[in-house]
Amino acid sequence: MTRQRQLIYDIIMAEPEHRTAEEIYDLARAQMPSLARGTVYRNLGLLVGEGQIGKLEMPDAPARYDRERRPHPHLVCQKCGKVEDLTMPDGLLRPFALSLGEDITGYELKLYHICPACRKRA
Amino acid sequence: MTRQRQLIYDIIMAEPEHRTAEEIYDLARAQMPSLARGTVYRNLGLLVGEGQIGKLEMPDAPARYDRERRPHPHLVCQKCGKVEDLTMPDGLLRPFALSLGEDITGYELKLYHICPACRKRA
DNA sequence: TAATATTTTAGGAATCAATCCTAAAAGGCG
DNA sequence: CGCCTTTTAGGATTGATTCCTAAAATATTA
Repeated sequence: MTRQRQLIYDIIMAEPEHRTAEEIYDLARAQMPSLARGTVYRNLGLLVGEGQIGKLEMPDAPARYDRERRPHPHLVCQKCGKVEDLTMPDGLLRPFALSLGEDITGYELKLYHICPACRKRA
Repeated sequence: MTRQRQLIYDIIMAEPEHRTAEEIYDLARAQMPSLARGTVYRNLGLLVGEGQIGKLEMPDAPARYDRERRPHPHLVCQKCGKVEDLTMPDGLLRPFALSLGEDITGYELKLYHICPACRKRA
């Protein structure tokens, strides 16, 4: 764990926000101005690969990173892109696993809404 | 509906494949060699906007387009990216709608697996 | 149907997230 | 401390997608 990797990791762990690489880069540079953008991307990739953090691909927007590594559904605001974690009810995907022969290796479930802040603003 | 838009639309409707913009561009150019890449992207965007086709954002890969416009889950091969449509069991997302106050505007559910072709190849 | 106004296209430049490259800097270790 | 390996900074590059502009197609009008 290098200093830069630790810093990136700490930023993700500090809050439940699901930040983009660019946001993490900005936050990290506030503390380590020499940090390179490529270093952020590479370390995020490594952390994801090790399963220490989660990666969330977003439609028409940069990916976001998640301190919660267990798979779970997300609630996404269609206006501002803000993401919240949801908990998966037990056995929800069971019908699929049954009909597909149990060979599901993973899932991704996003629910879209307009968050209260954006609804107020409209 | 211009000739180029009709061609793009026909290619998507012709088969259940979920093709990328680039694949559609290649197929279309076989019939209309002057067709520009930008025209494909713009018309795909328009068709999606009108709800005539669906768009499927893929992790770390170009988006794919879907002739089935009603929302439905997808089964995605993690190796080759091939996509199949699934049917959503009635009321599957009900628990979320209940706990979130029914204000869900859409969803996206992807199940990942390794398709038979890729499994054989391995 | 010819003239004019509007929309769409072709072609290529530009954008933007993300990856890759290379020499320099940091770490690890005996 | 010196040698070896790994990681970084910084910038170039890629790849999907969008944007720009003049020309072409289409629609509208008289």
